[in-house]
Amino acid sequence: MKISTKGRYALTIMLHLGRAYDSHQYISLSEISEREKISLKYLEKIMISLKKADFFDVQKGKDGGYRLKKKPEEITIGSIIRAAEEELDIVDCVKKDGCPNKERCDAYPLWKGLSDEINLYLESKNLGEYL
Amino acid sequence: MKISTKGRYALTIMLHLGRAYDSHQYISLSEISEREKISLKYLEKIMISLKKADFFDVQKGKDGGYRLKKKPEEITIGSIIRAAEEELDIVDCVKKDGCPNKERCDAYPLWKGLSDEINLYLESKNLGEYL
DNA sequence: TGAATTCCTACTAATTTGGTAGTAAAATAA
DNA sequence: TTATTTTACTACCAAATTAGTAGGAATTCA
Repeated sequence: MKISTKGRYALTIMLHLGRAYDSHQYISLSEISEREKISLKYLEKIMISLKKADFFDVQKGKDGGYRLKKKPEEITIGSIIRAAEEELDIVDCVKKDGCPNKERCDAYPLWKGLSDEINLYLESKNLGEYL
Repeated sequence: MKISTKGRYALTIMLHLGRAYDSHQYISLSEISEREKISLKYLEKIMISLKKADFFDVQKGKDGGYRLKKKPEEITIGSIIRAAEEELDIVDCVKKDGCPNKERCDAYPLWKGLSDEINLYLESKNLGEYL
């Protein structure tokens, strides 16, 4: 049971963009790559997932990069991890239609409870708290 | 971020043994295997991990199997998952000596908080609650 | 002695994770 | 227009982890 590097790096990226939010400047992935010693190519890949969540204004070319559309305080950690990990369910059973046997399964309430706990926690935190 | 089948099946095993607790009878893995349609060999493997936690009395041979040493109410879900998954830390950073940079890392409090939340939850639940 | 069971060791297939590589497309500035 | 910087897209690949499988040895009980 692990958050993958994908999820962790996604948060790292978001923290960088969060810190730059007030300046309205674009931050390029190469800048983050250098500062965090994470390969540019891998960051690009993670960005593909993050972009689906529509967090960014994007600017190509010189001095381009990414910029948050919303204030860091308005972006929940849950939305970031969910976008990066694609899936934020601790067991398949709790997914919609994840288990045909929910009603009779003794274990289901446990996994559902844990899943809810995690989601609630991550939803209760926002990016602004960690800058 | 997933609980593996190993962790889930471990709980399944423990639920069976928990239900049999009052009868003091031994339950064999082949019985659980049949009832749950999980391969006997895989259950045996999971059992290797679980046994490290010293949950069971063991009886080989006819009518043998496993039996809980303690009341289901005295066995936390956390102790089960921890034994099965070997590791119950959501990110490596929160492990002892998991990160040399803890103090300066903006993300650390988040992962630590989440990890604590999960552990607290699983430690607060016991096997008896799910029988 | 025979059947049922755990115990032990080793192997393997499938999936996920953690990347890398190359190139196209867009934006900007000279 | 051209060079540079950036994102966007597509494809591939290696390592690690997960999810098993296989075969037999040891133990226990009837």
